[in-house]
Amino acid sequence: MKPNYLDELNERQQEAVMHINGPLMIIAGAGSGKTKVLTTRIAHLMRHGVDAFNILSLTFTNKAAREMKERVEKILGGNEARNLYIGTFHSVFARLLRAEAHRLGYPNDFTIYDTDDAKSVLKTIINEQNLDDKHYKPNFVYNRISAAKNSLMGPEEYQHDNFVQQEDMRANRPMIGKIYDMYAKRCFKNGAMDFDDLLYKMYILLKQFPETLHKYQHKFKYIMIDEYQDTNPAQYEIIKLLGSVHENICVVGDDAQSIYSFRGATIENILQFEKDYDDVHVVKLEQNYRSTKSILNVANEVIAHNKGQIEKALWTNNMEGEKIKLVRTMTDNEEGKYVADTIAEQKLRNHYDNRDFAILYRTNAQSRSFEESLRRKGIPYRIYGGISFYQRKEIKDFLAYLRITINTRDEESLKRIINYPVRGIGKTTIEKAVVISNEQNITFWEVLERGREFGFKGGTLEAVEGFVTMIKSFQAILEKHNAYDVAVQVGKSTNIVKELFNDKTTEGLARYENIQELLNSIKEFTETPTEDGELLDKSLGSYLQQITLLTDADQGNDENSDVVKLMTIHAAKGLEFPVVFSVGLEENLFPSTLSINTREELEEERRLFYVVITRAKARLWLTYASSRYRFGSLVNNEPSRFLEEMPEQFIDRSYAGGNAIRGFGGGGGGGLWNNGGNNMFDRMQKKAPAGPAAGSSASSSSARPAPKPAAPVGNHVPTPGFAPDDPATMEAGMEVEHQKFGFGTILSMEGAPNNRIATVVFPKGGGEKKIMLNYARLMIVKK
DNA sequence: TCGGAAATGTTTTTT
DNA sequence: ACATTTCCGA
Repeated sequence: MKPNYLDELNERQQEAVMHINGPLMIIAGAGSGKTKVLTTRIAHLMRHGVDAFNILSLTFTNKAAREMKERVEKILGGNEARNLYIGTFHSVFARLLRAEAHRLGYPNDFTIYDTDDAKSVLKTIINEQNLDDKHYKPNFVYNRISAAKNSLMGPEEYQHDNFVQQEDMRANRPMIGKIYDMYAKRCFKNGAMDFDDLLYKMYILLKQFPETLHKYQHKFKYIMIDEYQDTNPAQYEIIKLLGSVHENICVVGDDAQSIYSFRGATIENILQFEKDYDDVHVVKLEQNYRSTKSILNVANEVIAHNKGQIEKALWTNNMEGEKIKLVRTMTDNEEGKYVADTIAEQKLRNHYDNRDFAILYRTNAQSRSFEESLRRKGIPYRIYGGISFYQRKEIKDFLAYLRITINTRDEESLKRIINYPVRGIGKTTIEKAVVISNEQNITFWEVLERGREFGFKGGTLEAVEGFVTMIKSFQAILEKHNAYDVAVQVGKSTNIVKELFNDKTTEGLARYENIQELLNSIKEFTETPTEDGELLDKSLGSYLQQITLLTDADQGNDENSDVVKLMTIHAAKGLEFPVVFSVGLEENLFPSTLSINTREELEEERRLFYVVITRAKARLWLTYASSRYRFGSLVNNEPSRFLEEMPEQFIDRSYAGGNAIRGFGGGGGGGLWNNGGNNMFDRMQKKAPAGPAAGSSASSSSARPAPKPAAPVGNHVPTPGFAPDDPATMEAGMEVEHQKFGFGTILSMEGAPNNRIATVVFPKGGGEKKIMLNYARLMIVKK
């Protein structure tokens, strides 16, 4: 008898699920039920006697891991699922390293440096070496080092690799190898690993300690890897090591969705898999359950423009559905407004909830115009990605205290907080301590500890000793208290909480709230039973271990809240939405200017386009703007070349003013200023722009003389903190403020609920005016 | 040694 | 446009 969980699967899917032993490769097209197959397969393994403790399942995002865990639990019932090892590469390896780091000479409570920490260390080193940080940009150097680690190349090898050295010589940056070496040593001294180290050191560990390798080879008898097309060489080698005994490796991937080569991922891994093992069983999932025929046809046609793919034909039984809507607007702001308006309209017309919509873009910077327009229309939304909560300054400062409490070697954190809040340990003192630390080859912390010995005097000595005593007092309670208790103590002793509380500025208030939110999240951590099997550890060390690996998308697990979602296409991989707006489809933006120089780069951009199309279940809008602000000046862009690659019969251009493609950009361009006029005017008043910052577009026009504002407007200066209120809340009789017309009183209201019109009298702003509340910004002054 | 003004850089994409 | 860094005067 077949277990009933198989009933919901098609034949191919069943085939994949029921393959238990030996290497398995699943080529899973977009929307083909990949996650379902993976989760069912885990359940199936367990039904066939595989112990949960022996299963390792790796994903790329925390979200994917969480979802997988939940779905397995649902199928299995009970709580066996909590013994599974399911997580991202980084989080699983961090956990393993936490148990084994001492073998590599790291403290087991090593600190994890995020990208900002790492760049900051690099910058310090570059300056110490008297190198020009304009030439040796920390960002550039970081990427270089990251690429090296992802291909398992250590500092020694880097400096002796001919090819790499030639590359650096050609780029006129011969010192990168040296910087890499110093960086690695500094991180080691600090007891810290960066993101790439979590992979690289894991590999080193397995390679250098055969008994450790052996241990994990026998622990993880069954290994599954999601998004295999996005693995890099380091991940690939680790998997190969771990899986080499039992060879029960199941990889799932789709070469058409490989979008992380910038992070060292290589499609080769998926092609290589069949060669690495004998008797690889290959299953192709080609039926798409997600999208309409229209959407899928467009996607298939687009991806066909790439050459060299694993052969597969994605098809669907779903209905044909609506055509894909192609929309052009004049500016990025209009694009934002169009999308917000359309969401409002679709909610009414097709009874969608907010949660059914996603706005997906190429770069995080594009979110602004959508935020604004959604806010103006009173549509709740949430932005995923961008500046993470944990990257905010006040959060990093607070976390630095926690980190230094756990790991005093962490110089990066120490420098952050040694004089925050101000305690009279200035630059001079810090520099002196750095010098001593280098001379004596001891840690920065140790210099502080032995301050008297090293000749600190008077107020400085007092301050240093006070600081050391305080940190030690935190360490003293570590043993007996959980992460939250320690954090509260830190907040109190450092005075940070009180100080922020007393700061009554808007930013101060926000910072105070953020700290409170951080404390809440720590509390939540200590109170939620961890499902990570053996790790029921609520200590501060345990908390810090996971925190750095969380991204903004993992904050607030309000998966069910009814909001429109905004995120980059990268972040949307693996997700699906009833209605998708793929925005900013313009040359130089998507595809990005930086990715059109080689065929490989362009093809990756095209795969990205494929990914965004296939996120949509029912309806898909593609939008682009003729001109948008970039670096503060307006630039014109042509429609994305990808738009020309779509089959005409599934496209509806009627929204785009008829001839959407190639219909603008050349000629006079006078009309483009209608929207940007005032802004531009302001700029010119201050100072003429230095020059055409973005020389990309032929019709880039920053040199144009400032046009006069189209119509005279009131010279009202909005009150500080002006923020428009929701039109729905406005009533006759209220006093309101308009950004240009000043203060006024609402005389009457009219119009449909979603398109209300107010008649307002502005004593100083030209008398009585009719204001369409969806388009104007009014703030309620008095009800 | 500090705070505020001016100059300068930043934009792919993420764990 | 915005954030961060640098510069400058007190």
